[in-house]
Amino acid sequence: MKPESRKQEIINAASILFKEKGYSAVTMRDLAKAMGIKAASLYNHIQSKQEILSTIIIELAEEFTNGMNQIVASDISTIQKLENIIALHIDVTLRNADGLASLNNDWMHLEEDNLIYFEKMRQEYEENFRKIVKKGVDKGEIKSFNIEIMVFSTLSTLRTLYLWYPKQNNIEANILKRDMISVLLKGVA
Amino acid sequence: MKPESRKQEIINAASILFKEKGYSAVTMRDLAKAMGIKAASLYNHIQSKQEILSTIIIELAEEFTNGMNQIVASDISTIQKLENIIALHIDVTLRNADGLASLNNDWMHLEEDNLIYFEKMRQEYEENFRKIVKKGVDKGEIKSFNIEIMVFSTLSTLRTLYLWYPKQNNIEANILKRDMISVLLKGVA
DNA sequence: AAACAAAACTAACGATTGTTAGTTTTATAC
DNA sequence: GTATAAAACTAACAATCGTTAGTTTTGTTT
Repeated sequence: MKPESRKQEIINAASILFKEKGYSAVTMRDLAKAMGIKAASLYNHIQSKQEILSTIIIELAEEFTNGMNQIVASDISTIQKLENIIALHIDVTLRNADGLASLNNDWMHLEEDNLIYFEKMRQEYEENFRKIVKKGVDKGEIKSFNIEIMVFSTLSTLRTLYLWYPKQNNIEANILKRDMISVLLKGVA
Repeated sequence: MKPESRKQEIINAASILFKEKGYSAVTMRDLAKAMGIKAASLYNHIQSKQEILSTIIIELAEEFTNGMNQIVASDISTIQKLENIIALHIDVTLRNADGLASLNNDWMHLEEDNLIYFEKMRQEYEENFRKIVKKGVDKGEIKSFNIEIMVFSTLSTLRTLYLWYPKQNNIEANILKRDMISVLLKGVA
């Protein structure tokens, strides 16, 4: 066990609670009880409830952004890019499935700057995804008669992984990757 | 315009607000402001905030349950059953996209009896879906080497339709149905 | 215009919210 | 063992929450 900072422990506990009930329904007293301390004690380690949320979400969003930028910049086929995107989602999900619940469902509770920052990242991520698919169709690497629906469908599945994966009894990452690639791309390639 | 009851107007306004911020983050004063009245006035028409949520969710859940039961009972091929399930989701989404946000994200805020009732319906729905796919694979009607992932992937896409559909500029229902069927089933059949 | 019902209002309640201030306990370093 | 820092505590705050009680306005029927 690595000795995690107290702040990180709080953020991890919050991620679990946020996943179960959503950011707004979790009180600082709920979080404190989960940590075995009193609510006021939390503030020795964090600045605010909002800071917890933004830490969870922005960190994950930047992981996706960095991963996508790397894929976009790489000189590989469209199929390989899509496979890498799938792998990226699986990797992030395995590492922090709880936090992804906040990213997916509570991003709108971010405040001013972080909200704008997040929405920009998400929009650019989707735009990159769409461009990759479109280029693949144009070059004849993949077949897809409706790009919008194909992008939406794939992204929906990848974004919902965090809900589904923990319910499977320790399916191996590599096998999951292989099977997800098959299901999501076999009808397209 | 059909003259909707005041109660239904409140539920519709609530559906929109719940979609934007989630059940817990929407106050009765928010809802009242959206209706152009004071919070206390809402209680001339509804019993509680909880009643609004359960009305939205249970009604939709029963639509899905009834639709699924009809499909299960019908004597058609597996492919046709899957096509009908896709059509069911599209129909419900077109009719009440806002309410589906609550069903997907705020069901855990239902109270005792309704929570149990909802969870039972959802579990049975998924079980029916799984059985249909499994039977189709056994009979050789569809190919799918990983049933769990195929079920999860399809259901994720259909459940997220409510987020995606309103952003498309009036795509026609029949075209959407045809294209969704292609994207979701072409790699399987 | 009188009667009635529907739907709004004002005012307030007890509970809960995130958070702050100040203090005490616990663990570490010399 | 004494000093220091980390992390817990108690107590309370102002704001906001869902909801109730009682009253007034609005609209319809006779």
